[in-house]
Amino acid sequence: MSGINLKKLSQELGLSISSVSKALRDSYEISAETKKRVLAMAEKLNYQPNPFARGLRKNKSTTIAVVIPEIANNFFALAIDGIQLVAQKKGYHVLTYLTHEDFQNEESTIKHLQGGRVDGVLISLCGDTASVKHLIDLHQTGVPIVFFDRVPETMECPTVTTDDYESGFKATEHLILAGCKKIAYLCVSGFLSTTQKRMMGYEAALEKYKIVFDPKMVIQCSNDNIANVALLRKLLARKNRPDGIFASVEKLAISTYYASNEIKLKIPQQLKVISFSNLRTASLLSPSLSTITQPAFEIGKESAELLFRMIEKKTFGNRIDRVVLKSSLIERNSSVKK
Amino acid sequence: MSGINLKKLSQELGLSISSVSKALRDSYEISAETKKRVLAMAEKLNYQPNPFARGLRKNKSTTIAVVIPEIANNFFALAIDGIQLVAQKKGYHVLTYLTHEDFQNEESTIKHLQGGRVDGVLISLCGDTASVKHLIDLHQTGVPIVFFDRVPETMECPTVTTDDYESGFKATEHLILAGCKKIAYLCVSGFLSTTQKRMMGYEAALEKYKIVFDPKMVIQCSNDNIANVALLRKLLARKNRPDGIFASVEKLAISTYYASNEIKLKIPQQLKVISFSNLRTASLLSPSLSTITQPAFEIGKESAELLFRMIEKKTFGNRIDRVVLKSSLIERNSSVKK
DNA sequence: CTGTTAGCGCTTTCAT
DNA sequence: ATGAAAGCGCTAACAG
Repeated sequence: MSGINLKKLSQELGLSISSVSKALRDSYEISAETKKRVLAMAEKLNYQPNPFARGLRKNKSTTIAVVIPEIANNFFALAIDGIQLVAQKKGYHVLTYLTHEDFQNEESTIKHLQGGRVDGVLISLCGDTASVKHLIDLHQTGVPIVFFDRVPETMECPTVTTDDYESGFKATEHLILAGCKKIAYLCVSGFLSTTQKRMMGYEAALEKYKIVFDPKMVIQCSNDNIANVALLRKLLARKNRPDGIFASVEKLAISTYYASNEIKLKIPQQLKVISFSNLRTASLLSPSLSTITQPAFEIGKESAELLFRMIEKKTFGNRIDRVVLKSSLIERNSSVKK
Repeated sequence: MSGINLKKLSQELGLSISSVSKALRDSYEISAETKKRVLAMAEKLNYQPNPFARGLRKNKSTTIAVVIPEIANNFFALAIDGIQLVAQKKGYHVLTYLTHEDFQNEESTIKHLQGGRVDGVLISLCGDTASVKHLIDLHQTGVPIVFFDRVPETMECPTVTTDDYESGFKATEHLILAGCKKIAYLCVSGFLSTTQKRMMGYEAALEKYKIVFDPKMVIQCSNDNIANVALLRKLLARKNRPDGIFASVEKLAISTYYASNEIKLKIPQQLKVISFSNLRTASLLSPSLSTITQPAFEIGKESAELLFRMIEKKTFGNRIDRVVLKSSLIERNSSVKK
């Protein structure tokens, strides 16, 4: 591409290709004098090594892949930010793939990674990932994998998550202490590890405060926002409607906001809401929304650091690291607090 | 890496390497029978071609780079979404790089792209990019470049932008019609094409309504949010304070919101605000904020399509395409509207 | 229709 | 301290 390669460089310098290569890699076999000349010429001609040739030869890509369900979502955007920071420091390149919560996409993406395109993979599973066979296959070809946030239950791989159980508990308790008696739990996918753990925390909090768990208060939503709003409108319009909402993802809180608006239900007077959210602009959200905020940037950073440790030590996830970070509850409105 | 390559495949099948290669690429030279056998075996052994070998041989990476200032920002996240959509459809991989509004970063990133790692580059310049020499160098090595949103003035390359002048005009007019007499324009970097064009629209609107342009009402902010809030607090506390704010980027509207809050200035009663914003959750923003929303997803899509057209036709941006999309003004509060 | 061969640009022994 | 040569896995010209 660039047209300027080792061959041209060496011709220009009157040296052999291998000497130039060694000089550029600061080999002890090359005299200081020659090194200086080579470096100067490389700089002058703006030489950049061909990454494909190097990758082929060294069987190394200096590239990692990040596979996430979506990007127009502050959590994942911040996580990528953390990942990029670490990758850049290590001199690695980052390939980004979006699955759009579609298992087929996830599967084919992972398959394409099999040829040695990347030295490691960071992934957060999509909502309907039922099997992890594709990931096991990839892993067996020797590619280290770190899961973050949405992790599989059935694979012995390093993971970086937050305290989903605890924060589910705290969120629910927060609503109970604010006076709620009937708290609905909104989730998108029953498969997700996060969904499940948050729900366990929800159930535990109900139990602690002697509130009977009602399966009808667990609302399984979809990725279709319009359908979700309709579903929630029905939920909130019924006689025995909830007085508290715990949204396990941000967009469900937003759909709740829309649905309440449509049927003139006042937040927080008639309905209290708490939600997972990583909007930097959370303070501009309807002030009645309290939020659970995950350390998204740190999750990205930790995951990437873990992955690079595996890449460098060539341990392909045999060692099971499980990093768990803490979320924080941010109260937006004192009237919600007891 | 994967361990399974053409050599192994061909041994398994009792064929030559090149026949297997041709069969996999559906060459007319290979019998249907053989093709079927090869395909079956490739499937069975989970063969994936080595991208580095192929890239080296064909001098093609099937990869593009996206270089953006930041990602935890809905505009760029949505743009990436659009880019990924197109890239995925074309079977391309996407390398993402963040400059964090730092010119040094941008420069070294572009330099690293010189070795043939990518077949094309999509870039939105960082705030302090004064020179585009690094981009001209890259371009001259034959890598097509498309600029989106933040584009250089001095380079003959395809660009995809929005109607910054018009939307700057409309935003300002919106405030004027809402009764504002002293409108401040908030921007981050004077170098940016977007900043400049929006400001030209701002000035034109003032002129149309016979409001004298006051240079002191152009507030140059930084990337430091805390410093910005302090700066705005001072602006809003002074006697001759503005009664309208036009924020050329979302985060400055947020800083305005904080600053007003601190000095108990009521929005929109005492201060009307309009801002560029691409938050999906904009309706949850303080309802007094009207916004100008760019078609971020479409910008990404258009840019990528333009780039792929160049890659496929091997025109390296000699042809000058300038796509301009339309932003939309979304009024959040009728009290702001006249 | 199938096989042989050269070579993409680089690193890495092994000679000199 | 420098150079010659092999080879990473693949494709494409050329032979058969």
